Order: sequence, then C-alpha cells, then structure tokens
Amino acid sequence: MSADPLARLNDDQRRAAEHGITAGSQGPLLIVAGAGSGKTNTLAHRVAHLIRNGADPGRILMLTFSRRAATEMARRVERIAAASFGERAEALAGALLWSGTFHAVGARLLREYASWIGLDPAFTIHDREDSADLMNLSRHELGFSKKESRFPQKGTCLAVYSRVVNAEMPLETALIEVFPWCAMWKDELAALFAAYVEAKQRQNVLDYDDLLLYLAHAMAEPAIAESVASRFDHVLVDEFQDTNRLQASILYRLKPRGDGLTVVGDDAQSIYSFRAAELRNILDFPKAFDPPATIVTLARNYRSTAPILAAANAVIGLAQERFTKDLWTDRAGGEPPTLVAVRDETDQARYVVERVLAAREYGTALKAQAVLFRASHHSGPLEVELTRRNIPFVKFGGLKFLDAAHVKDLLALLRFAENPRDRVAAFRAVQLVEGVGPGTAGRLLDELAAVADPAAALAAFAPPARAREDWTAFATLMAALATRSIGWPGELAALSAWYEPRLERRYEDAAVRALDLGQLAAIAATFPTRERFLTELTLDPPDATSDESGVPLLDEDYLILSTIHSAKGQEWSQVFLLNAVDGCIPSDLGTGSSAEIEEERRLLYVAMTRAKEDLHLMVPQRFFVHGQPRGGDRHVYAARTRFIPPALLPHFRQRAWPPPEAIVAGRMERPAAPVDLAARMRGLWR
DNA sequence: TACCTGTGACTTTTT
DNA sequence: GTCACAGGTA
Repeated sequence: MSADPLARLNDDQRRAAEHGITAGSQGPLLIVAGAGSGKTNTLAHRVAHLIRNGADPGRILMLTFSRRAATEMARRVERIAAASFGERAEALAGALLWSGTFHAVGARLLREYASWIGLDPAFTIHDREDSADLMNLSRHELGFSKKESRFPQKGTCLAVYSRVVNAEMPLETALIEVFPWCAMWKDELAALFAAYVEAKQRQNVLDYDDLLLYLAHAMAEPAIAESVASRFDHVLVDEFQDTNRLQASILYRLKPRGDGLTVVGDDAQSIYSFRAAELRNILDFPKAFDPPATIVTLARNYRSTAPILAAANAVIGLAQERFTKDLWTDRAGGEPPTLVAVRDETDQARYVVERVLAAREYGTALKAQAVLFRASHHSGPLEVELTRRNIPFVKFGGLKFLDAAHVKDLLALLRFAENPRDRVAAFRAVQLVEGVGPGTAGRLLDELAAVADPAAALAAFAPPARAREDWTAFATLMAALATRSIGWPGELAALSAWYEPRLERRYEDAAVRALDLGQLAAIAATFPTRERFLTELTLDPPDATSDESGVPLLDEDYLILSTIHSAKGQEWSQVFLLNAVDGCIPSDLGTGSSAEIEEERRLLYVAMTRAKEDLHLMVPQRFFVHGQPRGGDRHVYAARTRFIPPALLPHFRQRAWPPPEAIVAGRMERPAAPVDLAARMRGLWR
C-alpha cells in the first residue's frame, strides 16, 4: 500500500475524489470531465477512497448509462481498490453489489419490491423487437393497419411511446417536436398506447421503458422511496449528460437533498438525444440543490497528442452552443490527424488493413487499434477484407447475436415455458410446429389466456390435422419445461434437439446457425437459473455473433471494430474513422433539425478524441447506394464532412491513397510512339 | 388455414 | 437486402 493512494491524481482529480470525505460534508458533487481527462479513473479512485474511509461497499450504488461503461467502471474500481488495499483486496472483490445500468438496477429493485407495488415478481422483460411485435398486435387489433393513409409502423409507434415515457413529455409535444409526420394520428396513437399498456400487464411483461417508469412511480411513494434510499449511502452516476428526464426523476427521488450524490459528465460528448437524453440534466444539476452542488472541472487531457487534441478542439469549437472549456495537454510531438482520400469503400478497407498491419509490425498490438464508424453496416467491406486476410476482429454495436432469427426462436420457446402468458413469445414459439400458422396460433393463445392453467390447456389443445404429428412432441417438451423436470441448463439442449430439424428445413446455412445455438448453450450454462438467464440476456446481450471466423479467444490479439456510440469511454493508440463524409457524418437521416446536426458534430468529436497517437479520417470519394437491383452501379460522390470545413484544414495532414504513382506503375504501358489523337479528331470532320 | 410469391417502402446510434 | 402486406393455391 502506497503512502498516499491518491498520489497519482492531479489537484482537480484529487478534489473530486476527496469531496465530502475530509471536509465531513456529504453535499452533491458534479464532475465536469472532458474526453480523456481521467474521468473513470477519478471516479474509481473516489469509490476506493470512500471505502477506505469507512463506507460500506454494499451500500454504494454506481449507475451507468451503457453496459460497456458499467463493466469498465467495475473493472477499474476493482483494480484501484486492489492496488491500495493490498491483502484486503481479496475480501473486497465483488463487494460492490450495486453497480450497473439504470435498467439493470431498475429490474433488480422492481423484483425485490414487486409485492409492494402489486407486480408479479416473475415478470419477463421484452427487448426492443419484442416490444415492437407486441405493439404491432395491438395495432392490428385496433384496425390501424388497414387505414386508408399509412399508419406509422410498429417501430415508429414504439419510438413515439418511448419518447413520451423517457422525456416525461405529453404525447402532443413529442409528436410536434420529434415526430411531426405522425402528428395527424395523435388520437389513434393514444388509443394504441393504452391498449399496449394493458396488453403488457395482462401478459406480465415489462419493456425497457417500464423498468425506469415503474421504478420512478414507485419512488414517488414516500414509503418506498424511503426504503430504497435507506439502502444506499453513496450514489454515483457516470455519463450523466446521457441520462433522460425519467432517469433524473429516479435519481432526485432517491437523493432529494443530494447527500452522497456524485454525477460525472461532459456536455461535449452528449450523443444520445435519440434516446431522449436531456442535456439540461447536467446543466441544471448544481442549482437543483440548496446549497448548490460543488462543481469540479477536469480539463486536462492525458490521452491524445497535442495535434490530435488541437484538431478535435477545432471541430467542437465550431459548435453553436457549448459549455465546457477546451481541453489542454502537455503531451508534445506527434503527427496531426490524417485525412485520407480513397476512391471507394473497397480502397478504404484496403488502406485500413494495410496500416493496421504496418502498425502491428512496429509493435502496436491489434487490440490497441480501432476502426470506428457511424452506422453498423458501414464496416461491411472492411469485415470482408479482414476475413479474407485472416485478421481477427471483434465488432461492437449493431446487429446483436440475439437478433438472429434462429436464436430468437429458441429464446421464444424458453420464454413461453417461463411465462405462458407472454403472447409475443408464445406466438413465435407455437408457429415453429409444422402446420401451425398465425391462425391456429392466435386461436391457441386466446384459449391459454382464458384458462387458469395454461400448461394443461396447451396439452389438451387439438391442432389442425396436419400439425397433429409434430404437436405431440412439442406439447410433451413444453410440459417438461413447465414442470422443470429436465433441469437447467439441460432444458436448452432438449429444446435445441427438438428445434434442429426445423433449422435445416428453413435455412440454407443451417450449419453456421447451429453453431450459434451451441454458443447460446455455452452462455446459458453460466447462469444458475432459467429466470436469471432470460432476464440478464435481455438486459445484457452478448455483443458478437459467431460467424464463420468465430469469436477470437479473449487472450488472443484482435482488432476492434465499433460504432462511435459504443466507443464512448474507450481509447486506442491508433484510430481509423470510416466514411468521414457528408451523408454518413452527419447521417443524412439526422440532418432535419439543427439540434440533430449539432449532435452529429459531437459524434465526430467523440470519435476523434478516442485516439492517443494516430488518427486517420477516411474520405471515400464515392460509395455505392443500397436498395438498387443486383449488380447495379448506382453510386454517389461524397464530400468531406461539413464539420471539417476548409478553415480547419491546417489542423490536418491530407493524402490520397493509393498514391498516383502506384496507379501509373501498375496499369500503364506506353506505346512505342505517341498516338496523335488530335489528328484523328480533326479527321472526323474532313 | 398454411404457405408461397410478388410488390412496394424503407434502411442510425442503445437500454 | 429486409419487412409488411396482398393475392393465389392446395
């Protein structure tokens, strides 16, 4: 144990870590922490310092916004605690019982307090897809799918609902401000949402928003608020600029006077307004309390070289509105970021691979390098090139393992067994039986909903003639799952065995998909019960799918591919940003309002500030458009992102790749004598 | 009623 | 390249 555990912090960081401990006051604290300013480190030191000064780690609540931030935080606290506690660190491992996303903590508290609020603690949690499907059922039942002019699709309906809940705003306001093209459907949407809520309650399911909504409303009851609040002496919130109003409500009900409350954030890195993140949460935090919260600002950047930081500062400097100061660093030297002009996405991928391999030759591990992009599908050509050249990579963000149809099938079966009233799961599950379609499924579900014992009704159900043969095996299997006679995780193996013939019938690539089922079984084995598996899988889905290349083992070296959103809070030695062109950043889907444009600018800022040593912004001159006939060659010519106008070019180095000479050397072979084209042109008219 | 096929609209970021 | 939906057939 070192003499001063905080010795490695600078003065500002130390003030943040020690706040309220030496002074004896436990007033609220706001840490405004710029990119790379050692934010997570400071927060982790604060937690360790609290514990060292007598705080009970079991009574510390650490809330983060994303799952990735949650794991990162837990890891750092454990490491720092281990360093400063020495031998006692062993006893501390796992002592931080309450650390996770708002949603995960919400789910856990709701299960504990279920009986207080008339909730069945065995509720299942619907992910976004499931919620949209359930919304769709109500949409059909109300007859909105057959309107003369098009009614919003299920995903849009859910987005409106989610906005209303998370932003705590009236439906009308949400429609006007965020979904103006749906404003004509206000009454229908209100009716739809009412039906949706009733459907959820009948089936004993909660969606993501409910995890926050139920908790917020429960906490409005003084008795419950007091009980929950009394469990926590300290509450720390990371990425506070990304929280929405509903989350703020929960926080203020938990700690109305702000005692022991610490929040950390950076308004320049707010990139989640599509999820109703409310920048005012962080701006108004200090004055929400009396006396106001203490503010500590961390403006020194320890991550990037001076030229990279200067370029990033220049980009964010053009923002219309900004509250935090520029970051500074004393890391001298380094190259300015490079703007790389390439012909198309294929060359872009080749350039990245070439540079990644070159850097590895000079000693930069693949893991210390990352390729970032705005939308998940932007990495497609790069993934092809990486696979072709046998370079291992792991992709974060975008399509989830759980989104694959065959994985969803298996989970639907499992969820149906766990909660027979879960209509979305049941609807999907029973249609896996050959000869059962939407009609039969609907009829069965109505029967199940009407009886007291759904398991018995399932066994007694008489399916249509051609489904009869398959049905017996299905009903037997589901009965076994209902009575839990097989045991966990053997249930999943039994389901897979039943499901696999269907897999081969349905999909060409059944072999690849079967691997996913194997992986699912491996994941399942790490959970003690079926219920825990289902809950935690919904809230904490695995990131990577097992395609042909397979998931690299954790001790292997691999390249990181990530959406910018998923890259927040991370850092790498060398960073590539794909498609730094208008239409991608800003996305042409997000250029409606100036607020949206500003968010895209912050997105570029977040991407740039991930780099420690080298930063490459890729500018493909053209790329192919989706949604055209096979083999079509429609493409658009792209311009450099508008967030790097000519005035900012001095902060960058520009190059074209491949260099012009390479093209000449590779392609041209001059004829012995020059061809006199001019003479031929003249000859055309003679 | 299940299932196949053709047509048209849409395609972000995450819990 | 996907999803929602309409229409035809067994």
